[in-house]
Amino acid sequence: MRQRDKRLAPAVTIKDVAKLAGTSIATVSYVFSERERPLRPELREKVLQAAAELGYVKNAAASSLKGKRRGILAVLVAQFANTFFTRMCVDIESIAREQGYVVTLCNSDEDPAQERLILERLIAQRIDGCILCPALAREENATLLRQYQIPYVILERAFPASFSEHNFVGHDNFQSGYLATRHLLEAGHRKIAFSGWDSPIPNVRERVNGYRAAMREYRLTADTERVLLGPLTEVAGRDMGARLLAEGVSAAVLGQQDTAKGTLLHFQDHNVRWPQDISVVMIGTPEWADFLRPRITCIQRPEKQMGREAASLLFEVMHVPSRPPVQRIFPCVVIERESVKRWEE
Amino acid sequence: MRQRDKRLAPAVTIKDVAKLAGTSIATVSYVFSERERPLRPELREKVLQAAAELGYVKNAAASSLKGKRRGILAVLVAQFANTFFTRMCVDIESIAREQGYVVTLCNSDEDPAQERLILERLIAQRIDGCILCPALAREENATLLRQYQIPYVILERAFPASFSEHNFVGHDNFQSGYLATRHLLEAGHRKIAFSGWDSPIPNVRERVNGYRAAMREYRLTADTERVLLGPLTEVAGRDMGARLLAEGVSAAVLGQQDTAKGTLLHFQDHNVRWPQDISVVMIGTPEWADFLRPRITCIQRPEKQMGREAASLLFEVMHVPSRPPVQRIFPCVVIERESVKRWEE
DNA sequence: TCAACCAATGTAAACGTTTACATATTGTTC
DNA sequence: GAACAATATGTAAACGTTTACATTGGTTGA
Repeated sequence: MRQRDKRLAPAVTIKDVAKLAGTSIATVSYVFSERERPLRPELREKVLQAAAELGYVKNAAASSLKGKRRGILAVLVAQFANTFFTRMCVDIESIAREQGYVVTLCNSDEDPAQERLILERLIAQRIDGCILCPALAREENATLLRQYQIPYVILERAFPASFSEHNFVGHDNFQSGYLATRHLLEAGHRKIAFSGWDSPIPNVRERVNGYRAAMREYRLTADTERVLLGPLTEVAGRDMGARLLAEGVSAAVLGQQDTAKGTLLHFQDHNVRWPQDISVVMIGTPEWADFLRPRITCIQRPEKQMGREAASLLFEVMHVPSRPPVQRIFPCVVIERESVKRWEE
Repeated sequence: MRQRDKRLAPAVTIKDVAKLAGTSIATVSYVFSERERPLRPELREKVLQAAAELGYVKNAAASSLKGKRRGILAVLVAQFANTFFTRMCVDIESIAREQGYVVTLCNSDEDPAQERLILERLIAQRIDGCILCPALAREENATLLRQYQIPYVILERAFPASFSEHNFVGHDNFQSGYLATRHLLEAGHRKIAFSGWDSPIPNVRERVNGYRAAMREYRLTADTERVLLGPLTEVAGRDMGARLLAEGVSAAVLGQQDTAKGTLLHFQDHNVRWPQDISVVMIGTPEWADFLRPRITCIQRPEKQMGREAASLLFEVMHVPSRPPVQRIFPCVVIERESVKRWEE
């Protein structure tokens, strides 16, 4: 076991093992490959022992050259310091590991140019599959994967114009906006605002649509709608908090958790209390919400389930590449807490 | 550009490009490799054009077989849904990307067996280098990397028994405990407790040592020390909160951010106010701390800087593998806020 | 005019596997 | 003991690159 301690010793190959075990390289290869082949148990034993003695580890790169399987899956997310994404990734990685893959998790940081560069590198690595949360939901990069016939699943961010052409796993953004708004309406609120990220990705727009649909059901139309959107920063969130108060609404849907953070900090710093001064429902369940008192009513997205589903869909696609694309949309649930009070006009 | 849309077309190789450009494969290879070779500009142009037309992407696996560079670096952390780790990773990834590498980020989930499995897979992939935050700080797995001569850097979690044998980047745990405690002592506190994770990794123990050293400087000795350690869960943290109060101390060092979360939640839920009822200093700067009011005085660790340093140290080791190991320890700073009040006996 | 050289390109042998195919060894059956 | 199957193992040609080396022309200088 100590052999490989010699500095700069070249890596142990199948040939070294074959020589030590006194067999051919084919035998060694078969011992370490999936494909079964009749083999005298004692010979297999001898090979295994020689390999152990030399510290042989099969070279996955060489192996993928002739064989087809590369042993690498990629997950490319838009922001990986964001717990919403990492929660999905944890299970993706462990499922992939169980299936014998290494997963390379990459971060485009919401930059389509970085995303493209990363995808090109991943294609160069001949990855077996990819789960992609597209930065700013730009489709061209997903097309790259299709062009190079790499099985892929789009996660969380859809391309509305070509929705049914890609394998997709996500949650129901429309429903999350709808549920949040209806929850407030049912509590008697009528002056309800919606705040969120003014982004090129369709998620928040879908939530706004859900908000509008709920408002319409209560015969509240465009002139009573108040939709505040802004950039994805804490300051912008704080600013929305101020605008929310200026609007004089009795309730608000905080439609995106990162901007919601700024909004709630603004409330906290200006002694705006919920639900006394304003009722709020937030879409998302960030870790910091644990500290809010009273606790905030949230719309919870099934992150872990989405991650698992993305992984298993990817494996399906890898097995049957010709399979027509499917879209799997997960519902959200309302976690009711103490940030909404009944409103009697 | 459309050519590769044909389903199941085999991947484009250097040969296809050579044929279309009417040259030899060597010429194509040189066009796409680092090594310069005199080449008629028009020929280079023809090759580039043929490659673009076919959508050629160099197969990194094949390339690494003869050449030496694999193009993959690995980062293996112990918990990747933890922002402390992801903050370090963001910069590691972008630095590695600038240098032309793909980073595969893996998660051992504090399980040495998973860690070993992952490392074996990474070794099989013949990664060019690895940054490792050892799960539970078990050394055998790091030894694997050395055995296979993969340049590596240990990040954040040290092996005390063989500290100087590994390349290491981390922060000064002793100092963080010391600074936090001294800050409280300087504010007049004498009955000071320390709470944290009772872990097999030496980080928290070092912080306890820092706490003790500061206490000794003020002639407070073992009989006045109160060190509470527990498992890494929210419940355990809450429990420590209760024990802290039972101890009747005037101040506490919350020595580990995950257990601190439970402790602070306990305080919040039982109307224990800081700094009125108890002064606290926390080691760490989790995102949720932004919501605490009054704001908590923290010991900040330079996560981003540590990430960058780990990356650049890794590149140094990759360039000069024979280089004697170095250890780079970053100091922490006190971020003073409103959770400590002066204590007059 | 020709040796000597240089610039530009091609040839072919690696790299470490996989796997179709060939061969050797054994056991059955008549 | 010949014929035939299994069963067990080896041979060698891929896979898509890199790169040492060989080759081809064309300049140059004497």
